[in-house]
Formats: sequence, C-alpha cells, structure tokens
Amino acid sequence: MTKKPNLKTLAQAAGVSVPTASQVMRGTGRISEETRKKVLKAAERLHYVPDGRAASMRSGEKREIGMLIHRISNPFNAEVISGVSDHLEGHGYLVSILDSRDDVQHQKKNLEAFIRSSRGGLIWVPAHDTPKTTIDMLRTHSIPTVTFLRQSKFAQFDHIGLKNTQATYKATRHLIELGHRRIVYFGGEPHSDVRQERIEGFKSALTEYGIDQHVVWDAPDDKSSGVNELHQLLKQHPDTTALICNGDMIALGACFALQKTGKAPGQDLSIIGFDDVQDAALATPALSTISTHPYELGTLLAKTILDRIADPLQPVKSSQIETQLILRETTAPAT
Amino acid sequence: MTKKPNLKTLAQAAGVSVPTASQVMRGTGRISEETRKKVLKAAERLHYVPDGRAASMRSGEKREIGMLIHRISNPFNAEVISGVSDHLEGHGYLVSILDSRDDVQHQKKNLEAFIRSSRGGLIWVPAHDTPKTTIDMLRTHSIPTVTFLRQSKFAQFDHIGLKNTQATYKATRHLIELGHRRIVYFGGEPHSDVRQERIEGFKSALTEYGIDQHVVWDAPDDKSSGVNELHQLLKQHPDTTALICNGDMIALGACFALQKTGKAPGQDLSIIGFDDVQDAALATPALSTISTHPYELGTLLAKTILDRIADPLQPVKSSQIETQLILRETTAPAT
DNA sequence: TTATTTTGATATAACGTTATATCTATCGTC
DNA sequence: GACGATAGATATAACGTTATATCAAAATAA
Repeated sequence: MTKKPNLKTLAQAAGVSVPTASQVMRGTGRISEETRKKVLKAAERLHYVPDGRAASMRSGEKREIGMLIHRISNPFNAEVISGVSDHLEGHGYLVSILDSRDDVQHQKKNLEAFIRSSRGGLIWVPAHDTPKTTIDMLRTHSIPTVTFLRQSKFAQFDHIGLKNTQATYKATRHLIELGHRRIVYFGGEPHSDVRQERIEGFKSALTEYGIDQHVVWDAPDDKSSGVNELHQLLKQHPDTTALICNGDMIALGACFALQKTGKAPGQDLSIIGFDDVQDAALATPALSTISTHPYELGTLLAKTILDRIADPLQPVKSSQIETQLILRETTAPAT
Repeated sequence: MTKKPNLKTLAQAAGVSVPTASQVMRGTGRISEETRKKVLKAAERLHYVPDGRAASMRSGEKREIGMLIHRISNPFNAEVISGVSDHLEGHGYLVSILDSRDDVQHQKKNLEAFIRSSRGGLIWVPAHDTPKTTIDMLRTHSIPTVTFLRQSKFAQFDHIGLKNTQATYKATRHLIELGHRRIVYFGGEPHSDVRQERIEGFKSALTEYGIDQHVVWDAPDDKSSGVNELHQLLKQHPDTTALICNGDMIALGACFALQKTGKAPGQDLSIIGFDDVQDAALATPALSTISTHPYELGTLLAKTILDRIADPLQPVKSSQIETQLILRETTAPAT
C-alpha cells in the first residue's frame, strides 16, 4: 500500500514546483497550457486529492456546514435537510448532520467536537432547555449560526421559524366555526417555546369567541404517547369534541387509540395535526393538519447562512414561514 | 470581536511555552501541578479550544467518523445511527451523517468532499448501482470503511448485513404452513442485491414445498407505492392470498389500499413486512413483520470500524445479524 | 537601442498543532 | 563532592496546504 500522495509528490511527478501544482489544482494564477496538462495528468495518475484540513487552515476557507438537529428520523427534518443540501451543494459546500436527540448532554458533546473541527457554519435546532453556557460557547467562537424551529432565549442568532401562533389560531377558529366548544391542545413538552406560541394562537381564538375553557395537555410528541395519553385525557375531560395537536405523530396516535375504542376520528372527535408528514395523507382516515413547507424552509436556511458567512457583522435576521391548514377527514362539524 | 485564541495566545497568557501549553491541554508529558493550573486557568479565561484540523494534521489522529446512508429519514437507519453514536462517542469520536438519497451523483459528491475532509473512517450504505470508480476512489485513499445492509460488488470492505435469505425463508414457510399457496414477493428495486437474497429465501421455501409459482413484483419501497401497486398486482394476479414485502412501508401501504377496497389485511390477504418500524406495531391492523435489530447492528458497526482503524491490515470481516419473525394481525390461515 | 510591462514560474513564510530532541536544574547515591 | 538519574520545562521541525513576494525571460513600448 503506497503512501497517500500530497502536493509535493504531485509536483515532483509533474516536474514542477509545489506552488505551481497548487495553482493548477485550484485553477488560479498564471499557468501555461502545457504545464497545466502535465500537472493534471500526474494528478489523475496518482489519484491526488487535496487535504482539506491543510487547505482550510491556511486559506481560512471552510467549505463544510453542520446541521445539529433534535431528531434525525423526523420526516419533517429530513425534508428540511434536503432543502439545505440541495442549495449548499450547489455552492460547493458539504453538509453533515449531527443528532442531539433533544438531549442537552449529547448536544454539548456534539457542539464541542463541532467547534474543534472548525466548520464554516452551523444550522441548529437548539435542544429543549439549552443552557446559557452552551450558547456562550458558540458565541465566543463567533461561528456563523442560524437556528430554526426553536429560538434560543439567550443569544441573537439568525432564525427561521414558523408562524406558529397564526397557524393554531386559524386551526382553532376553523374548529369553532364547525361548532366545537370543548377543544383541547394536545401534546408537547411544557418548556417548549414553540409550543407556547402555538398555545397562544389556540387560546386567543378561543377567547375571541368567548370560550373560557382552555385545556392544555402535556405529552411527548410521538405516536405511542398519543395512544396512551388520549385515554387519560378523555377520562379527565370526557366532553372534549376536538383536539389541536402539537404534531402529526401524536395526532395519528390519538386517531389510532380512538379507533381501538370503536369511535371514529372526525365524527366522534375532530383532530388536527401539525407538520403534514407523509403519513398524514395516507392514514385512515386521512389526517387534517397544518402544513409547513420544510423544503422551502431548508432553502431559506441555506441562503441565510451563506449571507451570514459573507458578512458576519450584518444585523441579525429573523423570518417566519407561512403555514397552511389542510382539511382532510379527521375534522367534521360538532354533533 | 477578539481574534480566536490559539496555543500561542494561551501560552503567552499563562507565561509558558507553546509545547507546555499543548501538553497541559492534552494531559501528557511531565508537568508540575503549579504550571498545570496556570495554563488551565488561562484556557478557561480565554475560552481556548484546540483547532482539530491542525492537531489531526500533525498527529495523524482523526477523531471523526462519517456515516453515509441512503435515506436519513428511514427510522431503521435512525436506530442504527443511535447505536453507532452511543458507542463511538464513548471512545471520543464525533459521528456525522451524510445523506446520499440513494443517488450515485449525490453519493459521489459527498464522498469526494468526505475524502478531502480526512476523517477517520466511513460507515456506509452504498447507493444502488454504485460504480466501480467510486469504490476505487475510496480504495486508493485507504480509508477504513465498513458497509452495512448493502455490500459492494467491487471491493472487499468489512460488512455487517442481515440474514436476508433466512429471514424471508422463515416468513414464507410460515405462510405456507398457514395454508397459503399463492404468495407474492412484493416491492423493491430489481437491481438490489439485498432484495435478491430475500427473494432467494422466498423461492427456496416455495420450492421446498413444491410450489412452482414464484411471482415477484417490482415497486419502490415507500408507502404510496404500496397503495398504488397493490391494485395493479391484484388485477394481474387475482388469486394471490399472501404477500412477503420488501419493507414495512410498502407493506403498510398495501394494507391501506386493501382496506380502502373494503377488504381486511389478515383475513383476505396475509401480509408480512420487513424492518419492524415503530408504525408496524401501531398500525390497524398491527403488521406482522420481520424484526432486525438496528441498535445492535449500530453497536456492531462501531466496534467493527474501531477494529479496522486499530489494525488496517487485518483480514476483511463480514457478519450477518439474525432476524426475528414477529406475528401480529396481518397474517392468518388461508381460507 | 533601452526601458517597461507581462508572462510564467518559484522561494519563502505562514496557518495551529504535536513529536522529538534538547536543556537545565535538582535530586539521590556512593 | 563527583556522578548519573530525573523532573520539568523548552527549541525546533514537521504535517500539507496557500498567500505573498520575488524572479528570469519574453514581449512590448518608447
């Protein structure tokens, strides 16, 4: 097994100096066609690939962007990642994903390693209850950072979020207009700011229509939690006629639990999800939900971080993605 | 905004030499308690973090492992990733994920960038129809590589796979013993080697019981494909009584399509999936399927790549993970 | 012709680490 | 009190690039 070739090896093989070889490989500087060909041929022959570490260290350019997200298997995130990758690969960046599993310990470890690895920028969903020390760590190293979905309390980063309050406001109002009065906000962790925004929209619609019962039910956002918690909820609030859910997965879980007891989502209990994952449309019955636009969100994230890298001192930007209420089969007039 | 601190800054601040500061940060060499404290205090004050690029370049150590997989949103892969991360983080590695989207172009771009970035190793699901040139690229740079699920035709890498043939053999035999005779292998791409193994197990069980009708139906492995293709299949082979599916998603899609036509999975058509994703147990009716052990697979992958890094010249290893037939509600005796 | 610019290449230093060799006290030993 | 051993620090070079300055030869201008 031969040693890995470097610029020196390449230059020798091509009979030129090291800087010349470097210039040919990058297409910069004044190079005659003749030597250009010599070098390229040698590079081909030796399978030469530049060492990105050395290049980046010397030039200061970092052509790699990290995404640190809370749940890698979340289909919503997968769509966002596609949007980010498509855009950034077009600009010559490599996008790599880190998974925090929504755990501050994992997150800290990952961020420490991330900072050591000196990448060009970070696209980040902060884990719940991210401590100030973690934010400070990022800040002191002045890494171009864009957050999405969740915004950090402690630091001003560029941010792309959803119009959460507006989304649940629209959904809740729709349910009220269908005649529902006992509506519950179902799912999510108490500490979540995003959820707080959604609850705000939920409550303001209720208040607007003079409904003063504001039930909020805490529960993890996954499917099995939806199954288990629905029973608890209905035991405690048997007069509930509709749910606004914190996510599609818990909404689908609730549908499942309901069907198991012989009731029908839509007819017996109206349910609206959040995210519009692929399964929402394919479920039986098809889930009414709130659609975000994850791919577009990804594209916007990519543009935002490129802007930030290009000009690190520009004022912090923040924008919100519009959502859309998708009515399928789990919403019906109150009986 | 102050400049990013480096070892030189740190050494000056602590009143020691650069090598001394380096040794303190790494906990190596002979250092008096007094100077150790001085340096650590200065490091704390300056928020010093070593530059991994420089460290890795000089020492030759690469403390980052990349995983290049075909579908990041696949819940099976997410479990594998957890297994890998848990194990490797314990050994001081950072695990970062790249998404090939099962597309050889994306894959090539990602691998090129990966090689430039000089990471310590690669855990990889080769995309379908991965060309020899891509393999050669990896080989010539002698990067410690372990493949999983799919094995490359062109090169010998360490590999962890599933006992595919055995899995479908067991599943098919179970169906036959339930009295089924018209069984179809449903889903997957024609080029897939993994699928070929599974079909082999399927066919050998049929042959063993003297059944000579071996129908294999090509279709993408996602849910919506399951919905659409089931109708085509039943039109062409109306006497089908059972399906062995190439994945849970297409199996769930088939269940959905069946229910839409007023038939019941299990009673009217037995269906067995593959993977045992979370939804399989939560679906209505619950899906009978083949369970792999993704987390354990991840752990094994982590151990394998560590071995390979420790001794790059050892003979290539290959192992297969045992699978388990999980019987739920979509399998029933033939009527 | 001489002066000036342009072309195509190279020498040198630097990025931030760590490996290796070196050096000076101080210590213990007989 | 002479000698080797050792503790604790440092000097130097190297990893593989690229930025900057420099240089000789050829081309152009005056």
